Amino acid sequence: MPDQHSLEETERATQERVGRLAVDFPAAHAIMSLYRAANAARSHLTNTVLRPHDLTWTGFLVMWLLWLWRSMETRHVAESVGISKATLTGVTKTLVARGLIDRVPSAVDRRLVSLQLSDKGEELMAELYPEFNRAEAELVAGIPGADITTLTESLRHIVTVAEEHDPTT
Amino acid sequence: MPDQHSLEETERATQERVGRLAVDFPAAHAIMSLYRAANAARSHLTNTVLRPHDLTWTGFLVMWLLWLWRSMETRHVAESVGISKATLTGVTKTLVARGLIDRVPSAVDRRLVSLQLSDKGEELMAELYPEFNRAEAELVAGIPGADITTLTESLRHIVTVAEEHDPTT
DNA sequence: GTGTTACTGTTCGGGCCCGAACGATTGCCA
DNA sequence: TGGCAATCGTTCGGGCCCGAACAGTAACAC
Repeated sequence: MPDQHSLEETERATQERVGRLAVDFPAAHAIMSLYRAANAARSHLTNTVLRPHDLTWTGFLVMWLLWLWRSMETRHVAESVGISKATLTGVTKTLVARGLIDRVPSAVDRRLVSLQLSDKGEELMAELYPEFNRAEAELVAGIPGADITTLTESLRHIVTVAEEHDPTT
Repeated sequence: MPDQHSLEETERATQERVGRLAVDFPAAHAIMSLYRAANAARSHLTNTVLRPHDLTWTGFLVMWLLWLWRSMETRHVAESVGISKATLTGVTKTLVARGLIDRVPSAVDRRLVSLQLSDKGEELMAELYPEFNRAEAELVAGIPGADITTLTESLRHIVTVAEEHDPTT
């Protein structure tokens, strides 16, 4: 129940506010829906799958990457997850403290640090991922297969545009 | 630049990890793309449009709601923005301190508090929204119109499923 | 009237999140 | 070989974010 107001009411109110200015409503609805959907999906997956194991969304994403690729340098982890290196430092600290991952300093370049799952972390992911994927599937069940493909392509396009226009890149 | 690895490599690594178990790859890609796209869009809009005005994403969403509907009770604001009441308390405090919004206690029910924009807040939104909408439009430019509609519908569907399955609702 | 129950917004503790500044390390090149 | 720019991960300060616990208020049964 995100809104008390219908789309039509929102559009009318918006148009009233901006006066004669043109408003791109499809774009506005798409971006707002995007943000709401991501939040709802994250909350749902966190509450139903992750919280029972006392795992954070971001913590899970980090572990998922390490599970797939066995070992990754921290800067690549941060970029893949979509968080800053500063944030990853904190998340890493939490996961290391729980004994789920290990930090492995590079022997050849002393600036670099790699991360990898501990045995305990491996076990947790092997148990958790199938459950997580089932919950993901539930979220998109009901959407026609072709639309899921279109959805994913559109989302990737947005990522591309947002990141190439970003001055920090 | 999100990934060092291609989709195909990721699927192969995932399949190797889960063994003979079935994995819903389209669902996994959709959910991950959803989260990345939302983050990228939020970061982009924050950095290009909001930051110059020293506004937070969440703070902007709150002000946008109040701009449209003139006045809203806090619980409805929190629900519409998709944050908890606890979070809204902090965001409200920040915006009030900057003189952008006002708190208006209800006369009939002393538990309720409404929010509304100050004159300063009205001016800021009138200036900011057209700029914000332009940036939104840029993000979805390049996606065919029909696909934008499909995108928005799919996203709303995900919101519905996620929130109805949520025990907190 | 008076429990009792439900609902409001707030506070608290802890984790995530970022940009900016920083010390350490490396590579390049003059 | 020595200086210098680039890159690494960390730290710092401040804001967002949530669930749980809470005090205040309202509604309702009895």
